[in-house]
Amino acid sequence: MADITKQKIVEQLKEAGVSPSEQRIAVFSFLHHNHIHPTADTIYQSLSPDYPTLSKTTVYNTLKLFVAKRLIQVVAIEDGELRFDVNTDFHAHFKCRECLEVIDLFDIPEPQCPTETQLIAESTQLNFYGICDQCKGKLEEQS
Amino acid sequence: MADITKQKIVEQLKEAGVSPSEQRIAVFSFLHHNHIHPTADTIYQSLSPDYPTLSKTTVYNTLKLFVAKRLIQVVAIEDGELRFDVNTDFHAHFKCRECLEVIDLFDIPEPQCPTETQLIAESTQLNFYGICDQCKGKLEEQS
DNA sequence: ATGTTTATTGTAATGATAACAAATCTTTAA
DNA sequence: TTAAAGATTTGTTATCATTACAATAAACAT
Ligand SMILES: [Mn+2]
Ligand SMILES: [Mn+2]
Ligand SMILES: [Zn+2]
Ligand SMILES: [Zn+2]
Repeated sequence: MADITKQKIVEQLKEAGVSPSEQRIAVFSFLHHNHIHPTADTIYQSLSPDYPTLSKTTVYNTLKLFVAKRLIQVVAIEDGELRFDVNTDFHAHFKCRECLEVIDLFDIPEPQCPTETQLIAESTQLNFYGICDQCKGKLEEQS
Repeated sequence: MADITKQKIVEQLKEAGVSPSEQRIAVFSFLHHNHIHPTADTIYQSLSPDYPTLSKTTVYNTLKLFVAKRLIQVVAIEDGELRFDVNTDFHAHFKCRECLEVIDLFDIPEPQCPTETQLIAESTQLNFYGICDQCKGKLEEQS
C-alpha cells in the first residue's frame, strides 16, 4: 500500500505546525498505511496492542487537530460515524450497504457550485451508496 | 412555499402503503410545507404545540418508515444529525458553516458512478460546505 | 533545577437514536 | 355489537459516539 517513511510522517507534521509526539505519529502513520477511511474507534482498536497506554480521548484530540491543520479530511458518509482520510484532494466515495466498506473513486471530476448562487464552497463531498461487486455476487449466489 | 392539500398528503401515504394516522399526516405535512431539511428533533419541537401528546419516538419511527417506503430521503450532510427531505429526486445541498442552514441546489447534474468500477449506486449525495451570501456579508461588516 | 507550557490520560457528561414494553387505537370477524 | 387480533403510539430506558473536564505526565524554557 503506501510506503511513506516515518521521516516523512514527522516532516509533514512539523510542516503543519504539529509537534510529532509518539501518539500523533502513530495515528498519522496508521492513516497513511491504511486507506480504509477508519473511524476514531477503529484507529484506537488497531493501535491499542502496540500502544497499550493510548487513550481514546487522545485519538479524538489528535484527529480533530489534524483536521484543523488540514492534514486529513473528515468523510461524513453516514450518520453516527465519522471517518477520516489522509487524502485531502477531492475524490468521491462509495459505501457498500452490505460490507459497509468505503471505496475511493478517483475518476470523477469535482462538481462545482454554480457561481450565480453566491455561495462560496470550501469543500465538497460526493458520496454514492449501493452494493459492491463482491457483495452483489454473494447475494445472487444465495437466491 | 408548498401548497399541497391534506387530501394529497393522505393519498400519497396510502399509495405508499402507509396508513395515514394523525401523527404521520402531521410529520409528512410538516416536511411538505417546510423545505428546511429538518432533523427529527426540529420536527418534534415544531409539531409539539399542535400535537401535545406526540412522542419523539413516534417522530423517529415515522421518519424511518417514510424512508423505507421511499417517501422521503435522508440527508446525512453532517455527523450527529440526520436531516430529512421530501424531495427524493437528486439535487445537491450546501451547508453554511455560520448559519448552519442547508440550501438546495437544483441545477447540478447527478454525477454518475463509473461503470467500469462494477459498483452499483442506488443513491447519490452531493454536499457542499462553505459560507452563504448573507453570512459572508455579516462577517465582512465586522472586520 | 524550577517553573511554565503542552500533551496525554481516565472518567464523567452529553446528545442523538434505538430498544423495549405497556397503553391505546383500529380492524376484523364471530 | 362485541371481543379478539393487529397496528400504532407513547414513555422510559439503553446504547453508542463524541466531548468536557480535571488530573497527571512530559517537554520546554529560564
Ligand atoms: Mn477516500
Ligand atoms: Mn433538499
Ligand atoms: Zn460490499
Ligand atoms: Zn449562512
